[in-house]
Amino acid sequence: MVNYSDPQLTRVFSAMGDPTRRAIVARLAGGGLTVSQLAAPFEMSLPAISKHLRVLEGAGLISRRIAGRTHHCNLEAAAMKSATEWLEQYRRFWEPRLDVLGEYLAETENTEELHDGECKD
Amino acid sequence: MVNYSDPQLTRVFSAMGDPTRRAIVARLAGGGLTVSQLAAPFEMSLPAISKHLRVLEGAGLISRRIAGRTHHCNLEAAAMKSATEWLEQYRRFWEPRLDVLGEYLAETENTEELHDGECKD
DNA sequence: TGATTAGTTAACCATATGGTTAACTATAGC
DNA sequence: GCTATAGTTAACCATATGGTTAACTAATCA
Repeated sequence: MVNYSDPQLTRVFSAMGDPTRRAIVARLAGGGLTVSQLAAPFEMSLPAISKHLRVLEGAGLISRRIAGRTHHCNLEAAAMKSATEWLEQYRRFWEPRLDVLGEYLAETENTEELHDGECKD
Repeated sequence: MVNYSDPQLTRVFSAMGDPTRRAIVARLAGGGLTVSQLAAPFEMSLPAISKHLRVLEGAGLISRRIAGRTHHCNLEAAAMKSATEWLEQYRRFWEPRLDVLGEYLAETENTEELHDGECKD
């Protein structure tokens, strides 16, 4: 069951609501980076990046391995799973082929009508 | 090309970052509702709901048809599409079967290796 | 040991967010 | 026309967010 008050979901969506953080995630998709490497292309102070990293870490979207004085960050994309699943509940609203009736027809190949599908919450 | 600074993406993710707004979206998935009907189950004032509706409207996630003094709200789930696509770029990171190599193998049925896929940004 | 480097923490600031109550607009109904 | 209803707008408040600079901690290196 999808719980709309799930604080983890809230943290992930909120984290993704910031363009800088989406850019950080996009950079990390290319492989792990240190904080300085990560920060380099941004026109923003290191403390600002540090804060963004804390937010991403709090959402479980990145992990950190500390080696000496350098912090290596890695993408933990699995944290996006719940957010993706939440959004996908609604996919049938913009892709009619994926609606409940469509799924049913695809499976059974008959025209019997289904109840109007409701979304999990 | 996915643009991480896309303000529309920012509005959609930010809108979804609030549990009340996710609950509103979930309710509207069951069909259009007036503002009062929508607000009924929430322990929150009507103006608070009104604000949330404005945010959802600004993100393109709901539409409004005004009939007399009642406002009928409808889900516009298509606005979720860009957010879903953004997240799905990263699906291969938590579902190895959907990685670039996996897709390639599924299509060609051979074992030739591919370059490490990068994420669009 | 002393200087440099990596990164965080602290203190601060401006603005945004999420809520409230009170007042308002406008439609509906008697 | 008066009153009730649907909903917004305004004003306000507390806290969160996103940024800054300065100070700090700790590791590296000459």
